[in-house]
Amino acid sequence: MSPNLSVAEENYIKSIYHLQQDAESVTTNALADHIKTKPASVTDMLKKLQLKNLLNYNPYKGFRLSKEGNKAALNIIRRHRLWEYFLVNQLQFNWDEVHDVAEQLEHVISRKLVDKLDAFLGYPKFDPHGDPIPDGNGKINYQQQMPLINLPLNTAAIITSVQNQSSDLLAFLSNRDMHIGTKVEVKQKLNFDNSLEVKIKNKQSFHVSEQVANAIQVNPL
Amino acid sequence: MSPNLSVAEENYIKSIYHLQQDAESVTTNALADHIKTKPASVTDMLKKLQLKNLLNYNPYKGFRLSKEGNKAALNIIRRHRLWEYFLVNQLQFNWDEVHDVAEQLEHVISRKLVDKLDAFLGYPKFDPHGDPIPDGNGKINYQQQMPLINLPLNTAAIITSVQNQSSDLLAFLSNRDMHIGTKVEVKQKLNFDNSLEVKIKNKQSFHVSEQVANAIQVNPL
DNA sequence: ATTTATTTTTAGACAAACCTAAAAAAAATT
DNA sequence: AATTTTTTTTAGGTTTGTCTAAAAATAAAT
Repeated sequence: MSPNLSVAEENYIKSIYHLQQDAESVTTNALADHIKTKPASVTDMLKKLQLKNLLNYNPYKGFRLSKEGNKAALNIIRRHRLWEYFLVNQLQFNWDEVHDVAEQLEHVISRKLVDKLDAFLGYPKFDPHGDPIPDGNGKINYQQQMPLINLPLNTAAIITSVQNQSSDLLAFLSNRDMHIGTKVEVKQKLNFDNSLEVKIKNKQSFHVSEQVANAIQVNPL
Repeated sequence: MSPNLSVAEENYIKSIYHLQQDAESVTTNALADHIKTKPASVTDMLKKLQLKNLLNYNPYKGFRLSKEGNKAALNIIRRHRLWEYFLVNQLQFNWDEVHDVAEQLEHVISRKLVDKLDAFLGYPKFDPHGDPIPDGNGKINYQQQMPLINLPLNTAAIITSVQNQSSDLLAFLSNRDMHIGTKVEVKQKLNFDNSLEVKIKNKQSFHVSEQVANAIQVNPL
């Protein structure tokens, strides 16, 4: 059923999965960019994945993961997020330090390992960045959430996730005491650069750029 | 200082380390056998490791790890054994199930990960098979031990390690209640096949083949 | 001390995953 | 609708780590 995948193949599948979340179909250049390789290399790999029935590929038109490819992606994401949870909650890593290590750990292939890790961690539902962890059958529960930048003014909301793995950004958020679960409110929207004036708890309000406000996902109370 | 090593290179280094424990120098064929590859492939890799100053290589004569190669090996072994300890003591794997997974985990490269794992586990000194875990500086403390087959008759001894990762053998030992720390005594040596009659605790004595008796290491009380 | 057998190395190929440069297809512009 | 630009694919090369077959070196046996 599930064929053995190389690390390279897994990385392609994972990237395609993420890219196709916000688009009908994925393009060669977008994937090349995302995976930091050249378009020609992407084309090579697309053919390979197509041949393995992991991809629906229309030359020159774009591509999406097949049903089977999707399942494979969710498996990789499951491993990645469980390891991130382990690193933060057991090994005391900061949430801005875990991404690169989890990128390696996710390629360790053992169903038993993943299931036992899951049990050991107490079947967590979300990783340290607030992203949902797929279960052993590839079922994933997306949260209802919106980017902070779309939150109406003076409306209390809870930070549910951060859609950016940059350790600089994550450290910046920690520094401002913005974590998953933190209550926020937007006090002001500055139109010339789309930045926000944000307030949490009883602290003084502070400034947040458009990029950051796009990465922070919230759920209004 | 320490160059980045591929998984293949790490596997060669680890195998050479183990082979040179019981020999002056290692031969191409022995390594090819151990690593399940062909002698020609070994020769190729030897040249590469020599070039990276990890190996002292005399064509046609044999080879040993250099000082730097040894350090690299101990690092790999440290990672392998810490993960084995984690799998058994945290994730509840049996000692006969951990080898293959640890073979994958040992190639995850992050100094911080290894050190935090070590701390999380409480700086264990021995892995589940009784082998010593090198510290962060590559220092390793070998135990005083001898193969069970050399233990004099009717002399109580403690099992200190098992020098064989075969899951069949390990499951066999578990089944006979022979674990690290178990007290054993040899009741009889059968000369026609070098097998032993062994007794533990107040259980009935049982039979152990030459191969098994060679793998079990003990320390007389 | 030759000859024979074994071990090791060299030579040349192959697959995976990448690359650059050129060609082909699709999209955008005039 | 024809031309230009952009995107994508093809063609051919490189590196890593493997292989087989043949050659060279060493070891063993007569």
